[in-house]
Amino acid sequence: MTPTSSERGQETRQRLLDAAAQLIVEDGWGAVTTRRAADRAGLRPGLVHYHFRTVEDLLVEASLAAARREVGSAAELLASTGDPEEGVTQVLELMSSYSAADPSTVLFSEMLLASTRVERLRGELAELLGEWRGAVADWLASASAASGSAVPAGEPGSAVPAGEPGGASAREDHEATALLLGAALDGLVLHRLIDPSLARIPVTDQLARLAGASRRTGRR
Amino acid sequence: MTPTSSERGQETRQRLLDAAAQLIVEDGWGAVTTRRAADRAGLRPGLVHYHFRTVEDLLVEASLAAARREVGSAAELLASTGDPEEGVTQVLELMSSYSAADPSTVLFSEMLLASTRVERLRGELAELLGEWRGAVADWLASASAASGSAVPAGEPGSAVPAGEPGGASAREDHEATALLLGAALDGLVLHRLIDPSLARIPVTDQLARLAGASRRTGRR
DNA sequence: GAATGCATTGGGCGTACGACCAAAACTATA
DNA sequence: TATAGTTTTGGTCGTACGCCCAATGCATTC
Repeated sequence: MTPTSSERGQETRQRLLDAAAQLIVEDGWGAVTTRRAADRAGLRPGLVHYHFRTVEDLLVEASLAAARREVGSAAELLASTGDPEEGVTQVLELMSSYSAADPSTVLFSEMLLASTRVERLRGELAELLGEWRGAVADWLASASAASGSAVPAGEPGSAVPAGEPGGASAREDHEATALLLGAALDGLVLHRLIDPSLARIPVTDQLARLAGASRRTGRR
Repeated sequence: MTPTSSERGQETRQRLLDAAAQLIVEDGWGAVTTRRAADRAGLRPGLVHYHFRTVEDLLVEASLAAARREVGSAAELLASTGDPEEGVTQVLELMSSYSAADPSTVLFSEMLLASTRVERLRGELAELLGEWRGAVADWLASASAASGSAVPAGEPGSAVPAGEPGGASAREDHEATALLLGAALDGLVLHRLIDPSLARIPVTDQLARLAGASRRTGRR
């Protein structure tokens, strides 16, 4: 089957995106150039500015696509673990196993920093992170509900009791927990990038303390 | 030693370091050049390579100096809070207040990523982070000892995975907690950099949970 | 007052960059 | 087959880069 003209164009475009993603991981966001991206993709430099307006556009598109892929599969996995007791350990194991050797992990870290200087990327990434937090918060809510908690857990999306006298609502707690959980995971990757020996320190217990504690939110 | 001449030289050198630190925060690690650093410092470009072997040397030295300053004062503050009950909230408040508007915070984030590609920086930063973790672990130990309710891993409650034979020591738990605490804080800064509205989500309770201070810590 | 040592200047080298473009090659349609 | 549209080529701008170095200040020491 002979690929049509526009099909080849799409594939060329995709190869540029893949090459850009690779180079971001290997050399850093700021070190990716049109010529290097084209070279990695096995294409001529002029092609970059045919398919993308600027180099920044190429980088933003490449990294966002990868991030969306990652968040999508993570949320999917989260939703698929119905049993909370099993799910907690399983998911936390997965989370704590994020490795510096994992390209998509490194790419995500690069994105995080680059987004502080690229407004469009910042906005889109903020939205993406919001989605992830929402999924995690839902997961926390369903987990705490299924475990027979004393704390009334809100249904995902449904209205939540406005507030308790001395503290936050369960939903608010779950949101904050999800935020800190995400931050901890991203930070953990970064620290392990710097000191690979840290991978030998197990943190599943501490992650569980952070996540599972929503079951005993009230005074003990 | 020649007083005047060498003194001016040292000041010039310092001005280059300061300029480099500023530019790293403003434009990113990879965007700092000899000419821009010299320009910011109000000096001639040639001076950069008089005082520093390469641009990378300048960046590494500038960022490491700032990081050492930061870690030093943080550890100092940690050690000065003897009372655990007061210390927990006080320190956690401080930690959760790290802001995207704080230059040294942004600089630290830039360092973290750059260190994945600059071996010397990576090594020194790993050592520095190790110091910080040690200080935090010590602080956790003294806090839990003073409060009477230690939080040894393997204790009841939380969802403990089947990994640990017999349970880890309290020290190991404190080390892991310190690691995750540091990672969470760095990650939190990054996430707030991307979505400033996250600063409105209080995470002090969750941080306290992570730190094992599940006692009646004051609500935020 | 000459010699010494460090700080600084200003210019120059080769290289790589982002961006751009006209023409060529190719495919799909008429 | 002719035509219209898209993809790819190969090259050229001007700019900025890291790094280098000979010459010049300038204060201290002999």
